[in-house]
Amino acid sequence: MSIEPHIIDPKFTILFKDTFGLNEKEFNMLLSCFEVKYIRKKDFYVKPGTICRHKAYVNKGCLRTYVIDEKGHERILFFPMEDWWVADIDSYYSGHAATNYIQAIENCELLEISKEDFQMLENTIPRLKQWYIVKMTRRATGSARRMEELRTMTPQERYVSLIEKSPEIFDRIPLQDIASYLNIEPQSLSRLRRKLTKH
Amino acid sequence: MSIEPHIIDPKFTILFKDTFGLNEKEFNMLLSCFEVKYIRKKDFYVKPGTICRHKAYVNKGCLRTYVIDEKGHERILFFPMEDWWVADIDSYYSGHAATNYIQAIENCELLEISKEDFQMLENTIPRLKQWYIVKMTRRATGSARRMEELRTMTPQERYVSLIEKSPEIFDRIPLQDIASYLNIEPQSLSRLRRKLTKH
DNA sequence: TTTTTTTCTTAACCTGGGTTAAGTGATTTC
DNA sequence: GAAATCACTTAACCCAGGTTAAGAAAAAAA
Repeated sequence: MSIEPHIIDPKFTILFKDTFGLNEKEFNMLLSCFEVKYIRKKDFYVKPGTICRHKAYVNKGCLRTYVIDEKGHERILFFPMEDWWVADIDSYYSGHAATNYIQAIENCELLEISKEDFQMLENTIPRLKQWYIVKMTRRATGSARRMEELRTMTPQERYVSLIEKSPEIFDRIPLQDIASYLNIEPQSLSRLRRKLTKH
Repeated sequence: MSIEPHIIDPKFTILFKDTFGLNEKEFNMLLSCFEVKYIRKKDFYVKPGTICRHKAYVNKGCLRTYVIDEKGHERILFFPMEDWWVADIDSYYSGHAATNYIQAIENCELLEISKEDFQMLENTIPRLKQWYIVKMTRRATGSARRMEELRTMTPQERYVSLIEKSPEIFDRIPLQDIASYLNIEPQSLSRLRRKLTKH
């Protein structure tokens, strides 16, 4: 199975031409900063030990970001999808080795950019910077809320809350990964779902 | 039962005269900034709604700091004892109403000082400032570690860890308060203790 | 297709800790 | 010193989720 199309998915073009209002020349300059990377399902974009000198815009597909905890269990942190940025944030900013795995759940089209180029673009296109900051701020508050939920809510409550807030996740992410994200065993998630559907 | 002695406990004098090396004049200046407060067992030093414009050095006794959570349960945050500083930190720095209860578990001798006087002292005695910062830093990392333990460890593990790290707590603090601190029901703590003693 | 692998579900069993209720000492209080 | 309150323990019961094991269904590979 080949996953390389000849042109990148139009989402990226639409975002920058229509939404941000870049003209052809500006858009080409922008595009030239990115390298298109196709990541096949189950392959990794980032693995622990490497150093992230780039980040990537998810133009198509979805992934899972996870760490291995002290007891050797995978713990899924989030499911990056279209319009997210992916990188091991710690490594990207500190220059230390990455600790996260970032693995494709679907075949993905990523648009990768180096730190330097991104910084340059931010300065050239102020609106990009603003957009990026808002995005990251939302992500941070989302993560904090989720940590709080893991601390205070029961598995069942977390499942119900996820269905209510992010039903789209259930369309694309395998249940076993959702279970890990909710910090439940897959069997328990199955049982929960049955219990809750036959109300 | 009267709890007012005529002189404050020598701990305070020893700390500042011997440890910090203040002479008689300096010590008297220092002492004049503090007001001695005797808090009787079960009475409160701070209650929610008030605004903390002072903090207090615990010269003798021990207390419990707690909040009431969404479900109406007491949640004990820590047990201030000799050589701690107590205040609703949030209220002290923000000027907003306190949210914590700070209640005496034993009859306490507190040395209270206003924000202004404390600031003045910090500037006059650099070593005091240094000492205070180290103390607060340790407290903060301790709190973070505890939050982490509440998130990741089982009740039994938390109990064992507390015995190992702070056995002195068990000499002074009622078990029901320790249970609350560990986020366990008192009955469950009892059961745990029995299970663990008859190895 | 058929086969193999992956994902999801079901069932039986177990365990830790919450809940309820009662009992036993200790301390206070009067 | 009797009565009341407080601190702690014990016991019985319950239930959510983990664990183990097996099966069913779906997807991928051949």
